[in-house]
Amino acid sequence: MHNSRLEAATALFIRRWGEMGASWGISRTMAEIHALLFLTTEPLCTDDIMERLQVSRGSASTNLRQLVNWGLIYRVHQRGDRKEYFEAEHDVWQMFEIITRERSRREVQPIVETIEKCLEMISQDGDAETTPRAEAARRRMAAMHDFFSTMNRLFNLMVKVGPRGLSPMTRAIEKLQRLA
Amino acid sequence: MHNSRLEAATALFIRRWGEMGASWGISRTMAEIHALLFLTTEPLCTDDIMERLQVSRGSASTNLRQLVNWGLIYRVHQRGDRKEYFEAEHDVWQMFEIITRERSRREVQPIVETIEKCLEMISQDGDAETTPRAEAARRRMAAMHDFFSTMNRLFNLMVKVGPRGLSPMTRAIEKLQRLA
DNA sequence: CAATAGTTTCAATGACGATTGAAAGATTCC
DNA sequence: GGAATCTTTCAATCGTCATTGAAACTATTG
Repeated sequence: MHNSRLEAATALFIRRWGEMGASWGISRTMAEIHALLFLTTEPLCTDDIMERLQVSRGSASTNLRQLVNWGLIYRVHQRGDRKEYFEAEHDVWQMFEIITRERSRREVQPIVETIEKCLEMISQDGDAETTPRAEAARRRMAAMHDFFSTMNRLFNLMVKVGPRGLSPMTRAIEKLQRLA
Repeated sequence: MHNSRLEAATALFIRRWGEMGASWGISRTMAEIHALLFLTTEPLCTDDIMERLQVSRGSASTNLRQLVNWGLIYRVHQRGDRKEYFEAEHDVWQMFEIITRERSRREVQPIVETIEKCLEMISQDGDAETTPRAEAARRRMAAMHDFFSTMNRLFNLMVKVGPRGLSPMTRAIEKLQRLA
């Protein structure tokens, strides 16, 4: 490997991807491993990753497992080799779907359920006089709930139309907007 | 205040909002303060927040400043009172716009710029023979770049149609999808 | 079945960001 | 101006979460 520009570009991308991950609540190393595998054509083994990213075996193992768990990378086996190799999901659209769906399931579902519970709790007071205070809180929680369900529907729609459809669709609506 | 169900619901919502924030890279306390102000009708002062959330004056001050910085809460003044009070942006849609725009500016713009830089770096090798390896990396980075710009356009569109428009629009497209 | 190769686990450690509280800095009031 | 009230700052501390590395575990090989 003597393609130094490619190496430099790869390193730069990996660093930034790691930083972005960190600020979105994903461990820097996990994001870096993901970036490395995303850019690399051939599958890599644990030792490759340890060397390229200078991390311990334990960390590599843990983070790889988590990435497999998310569905963002796959375990692959090389014929005639005992080692396990890893390969990333390379389709950006697929990645988006996976990440959004997982985060939704793990992190927004709980809050949606909580909101529902809260709404029940508040409206049980409704037998008595509803205080303005309670009514205001109820309305805001309801608005939040609506927001999440609209976003959820929109996401499902995006997944359905897919990347091929989304861009033209967006453009079409933009055009309609401009006319209106 | 004797509306115990409302209090319980509020506390529950705040706790969960804080947890969600934490897993999205926002400090738990900052998210909790935001939730408290979101649910409360009248503006609150620093001492109210310290008491309700059991945090120090320093922490309250810092987190409030950050929230003001994000544009998610406003400083308001009560006539005949020297204290500063805080009020949240109560419109959920507006909140979404603010959060998305800020996160985009702070956290996705840098990666987009990095991708552009990387693409340049790689294509400068293009004078020489482009290795398959470099070509694969280039293609993936380009796909990622496309993804971000599509998402950006979609976001602008959503903001333009607004909440009133989005839900019907989504439904309309869903219907078209079902027919196709 | 023992030896070898590879992977996972987990207690200890480390790094980093958040929080605290007291001191310094503003602002308003008389 | 200076006393009173409120806010911000920041060095020290605390808590949390990721990482380390060695030991335990699993799976292949001859």
